[in-house]
Parts: sequence; C-alpha cells; structure tokens
Amino acid sequence: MADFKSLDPLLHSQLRLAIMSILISVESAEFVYLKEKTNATAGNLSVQLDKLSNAGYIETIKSFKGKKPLTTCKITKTGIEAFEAYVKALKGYIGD
Amino acid sequence: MADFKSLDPLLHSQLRLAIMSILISVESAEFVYLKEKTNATAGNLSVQLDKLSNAGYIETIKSFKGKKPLTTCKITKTGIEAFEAYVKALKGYIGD
DNA sequence: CCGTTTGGTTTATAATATAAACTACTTTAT
DNA sequence: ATAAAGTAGTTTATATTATAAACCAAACGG
Repeated sequence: MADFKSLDPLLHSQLRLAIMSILISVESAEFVYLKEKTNATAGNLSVQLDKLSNAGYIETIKSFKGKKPLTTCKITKTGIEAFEAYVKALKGYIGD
Repeated sequence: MADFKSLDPLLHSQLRLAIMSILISVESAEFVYLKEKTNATAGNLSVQLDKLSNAGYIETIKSFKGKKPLTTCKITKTGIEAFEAYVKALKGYIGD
C-alpha cells in the first residue's frame, strides 16, 4: 500500500519543478533560456530561481554576455538529491 | 525534449493528490479512513474534499453509521480522467 | 537624443494551504 | 440525570505561495 511521503514543497511547484527538470539534464542554463522553455514571466522566474538558490538547490552565476547582464543557473548536488527524492516520493502517489 | 504541460492545480496539491490516489484504487472510502491514511487534520481534509467535489472529481455521500454521521467518498469518471491526465503531464517533468 | 528592447528585480495582489475554533451530536463515567 | 470526553465533521481566520504588474538600468536603433 502506498505511503504518502511528504513532497518537498520547494519542488512541488509547477514552475520550480520545470526549472529543476531542465537543470538536471543540462550542464547549465541561462535565465532567458529557462524563461522560454518554461513560458514563465521574467518576474515569476526570478522569484522562483531565488527560492531554489536560497535552498541551495541551484547556483546562479551573474556575468555579462557582451554588455548585457547574464544569469546562468546550475543545479547543485543538493538539488539533484532533492529532485531525486521528490520523484521517488511522488511515485508513491501516482503509482509507479 | 520534455514539454511542460500545465499541471492541473486541483491535483497538484499534496493532500488532494493523496486523496485521489487512494480513491482511484478503491470503490469508495470514508472520511475517517482518508483522514488516517493521509494524516490530514479533519478541517484540512474537509476543505480539500469540498474542492474535489466542486470540481466534479469526487462524489461525497452523507449518511449515518449507526448514529454517527458518515461521509463516503467516491472518485468520478471525470476524476479518473483528470488524475490520469495529471500523471501523464507530470511524467514530462520527472522524466518517465 | 528619444523611444524601444533586453535582462532582469521588487512589490503588490490573488490564490492556496493549513490550523484553530466551532458545531452537533454520542458515549462514558459519576 | 448530568457532566466530561470523544467522534465526525464544518467554518473561519491566518500564514504561505504563486503570479502578475510595475519598475529599473543599461543597450540598441533611428
């Protein structure tokens, strides 16, 4: 019988989950790329990246591409572990 | 490449998802049974059942067990479809 | 220059989840 | 018979979250 392990609230959010889903499969991703892939507004994306960053799930590196600001995101080891734990827990709900 | 289909907000909630997860695998379930299985407070459970009910995802039948009130819940066809669609969408995020 | 676009951040508002308080009984103990 | 405690919920208030709207600074285009 399925036991319902608690779902990390930081990951149980459509946008943050999408962000993590992307970041787990690439070396790193730029703000604009994430924005396009997730269809998020810049504001929403900014806020959610902050949360993931504060939790230590991702790392954001601020630099410049030519003269424009560039925010690059990378998942951390902690983030990978959290994502994997979340997926595992989730499967207890959706039945494998 | 994973496309991020929108996750039905009604199902993308830990408690409501747990409720639906139970109801999809049984003929029907009583309020108290759901409360125990999900570890929810009665208040929270009541509110979330209402939401699922208003969405037509479940049906709640009020009767009496002896002299005590009894609320029995049953998933509907709409609910089953919504749950299946949710699971399918979710898999686009967590990679199969 | 002046308006527009790019790449964001901050802040305000709407939506959600959760807990606490309450209702309406029933059962048990005195 | 009555008070205290328990059961099965509902309602309401509050805290948290998500989202959008407004904003900022620099760069580009005419």
